[in-house]
Amino acid sequence: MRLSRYPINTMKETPAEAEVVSHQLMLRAGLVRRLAAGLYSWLPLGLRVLQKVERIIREEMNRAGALELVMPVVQPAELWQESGRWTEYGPELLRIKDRHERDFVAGPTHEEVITDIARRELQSYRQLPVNFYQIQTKFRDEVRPRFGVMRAREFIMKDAYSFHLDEASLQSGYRTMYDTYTRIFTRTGLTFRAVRADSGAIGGDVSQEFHVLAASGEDAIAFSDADDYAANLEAAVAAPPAQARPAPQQALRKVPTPGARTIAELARFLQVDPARCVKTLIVEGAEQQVVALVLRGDHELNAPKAQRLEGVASPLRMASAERVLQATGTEPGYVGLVGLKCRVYADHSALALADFVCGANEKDTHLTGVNWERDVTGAAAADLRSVVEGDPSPTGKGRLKIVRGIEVGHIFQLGRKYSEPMKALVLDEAGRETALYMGCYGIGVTRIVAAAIEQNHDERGIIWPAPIAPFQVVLVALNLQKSARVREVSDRLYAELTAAGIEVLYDDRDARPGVKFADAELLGIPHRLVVADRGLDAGRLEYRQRRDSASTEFPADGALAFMRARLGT
RNA sequence: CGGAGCGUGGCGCAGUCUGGUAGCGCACUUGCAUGGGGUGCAAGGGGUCCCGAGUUCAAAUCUCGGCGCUCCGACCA
Repeated sequence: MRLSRYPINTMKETPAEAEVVSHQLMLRAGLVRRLAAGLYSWLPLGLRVLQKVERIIREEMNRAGALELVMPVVQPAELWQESGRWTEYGPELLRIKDRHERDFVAGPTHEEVITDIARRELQSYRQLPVNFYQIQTKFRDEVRPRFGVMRAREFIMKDAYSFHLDEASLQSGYRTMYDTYTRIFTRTGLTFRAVRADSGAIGGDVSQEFHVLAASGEDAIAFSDADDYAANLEAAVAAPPAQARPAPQQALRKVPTPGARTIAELARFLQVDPARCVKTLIVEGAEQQVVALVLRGDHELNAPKAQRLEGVASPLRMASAERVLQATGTEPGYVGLVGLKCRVYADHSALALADFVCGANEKDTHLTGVNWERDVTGAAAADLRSVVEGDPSPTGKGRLKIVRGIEVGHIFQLGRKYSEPMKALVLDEAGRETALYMGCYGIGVTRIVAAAIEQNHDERGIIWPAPIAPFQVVLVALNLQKSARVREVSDRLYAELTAAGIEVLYDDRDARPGVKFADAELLGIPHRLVVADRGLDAGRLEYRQRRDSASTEFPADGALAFMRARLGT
């Protein structure tokens, strides 16, 4: 591609709307343009990256035996009513009416449509297992779209759905997709990690996420330094402490603690370690009563874990100050365990404490020397907290480390969640009707592009991993307007490399060298060739990789062979 | 949905408090010079100052209403 015929519009200044570096660079490099909140156009250069990613996905899905199809973006409401999600999905589901006032949705996902296809097309166990996928636009009416294409309302997703006769087949299909995803993300050249997304079924691979590791990631993931345990922080299991609880030493004592509402204030006031304090959080219960959740002072409540507990409202809601007063007789900040009437869940590590500090259910007052059994009874043990760096791995091997990631893939075993209400049945070997088992597997295609930039950039711009770079080589011709020799050599080189199947972005603009170098680096093309009189005098060209800080020279004659060697083709 | 902020050529901003000819930098066009790291000089083109109503001799500026966008939080994946 000749840059003189390619209307790129690079920007020196960062548009004010862009907060994260991938969004800034995508705008500055002219990959995307915003049309409205969460809606982006992909300009030619950005589309090339997107298509590289899609190609890798397609090749690996096909290799795994999945079958590509395309389903409509606009879907009839009836299907969503049938699955129950017309009412369950909430305002993220964009509902639209056609000219006859009939209800439709702009598809945020396609379980309903694919299940409808499955129940029509699949009649026999002989047709199973089967996996259908598509690469297609989704619409989710996000409350707050942000970070450019990272959390857009309209985005491209690869979604796949597998159908099986039984659970064993589902698990095997799920493992195949796990392996396929691993190959896909490996091939994109990104550093990633597969993590457990759900701890509900112990040891079961019911749902896993694939994260591109980047400091700016929205998710925290925990992994063991000694084995392959890795989980989203939301789902990471905090192992109960190994040591038994020490015997009580101190007597229960009430102490005045004026103004000490937070654990930090309390610890400072009493000169005790926050890890020897206990915090009692009052949350709304599933019915009328509130529920108390007890954590060690230095630990954080994990909402997904808490809202799974019996009797706790889901989604989790903290009780209002009035409700706290009503239930405990005091205000938040002084709530404690002794004499507490409501249902109590205590985190394992809080339960392991002896002689600890907690609120006295009385303003400006706490208790010290509190002990389980002796002073407090009836607390149920639970895993309530988020793990922290250095916690023992729940597998028993190693300690947990925490890094940040961007979720780019998610695989689920759905079981019969859709097939039963939507009556997707086949006949088994014995001629009996049986509901299909189903798995679903998503990849955020547009998000991968942003994640790639988050993970690979420097102060000059993008540094594309080679497999998804829009072009392999940028050919920078210096002063070609004046130098017939430079123009001739560059034109010839461009033609030669292009004919050899190499994707070359040829900067043949009448621009100063500095402009061309700066743009080449902003655009992040992995390999750069420079043609200039200075080198040609010695019969040489110049080569440099995007990550390198210095160039090397090589004989101009052998350019094609030289580049082939660099590209490994 | 709660809180905060911002809407002025394509982009980044000043001007608004204190009403009086719509500006600067980048980008764009043309010319000359320059030609290895966003070059210099000169001449240009391009703006319903988000929209509507009001106040006023006069509104980018003041008042009211609306719309859009961004950030933080909540929510969601």
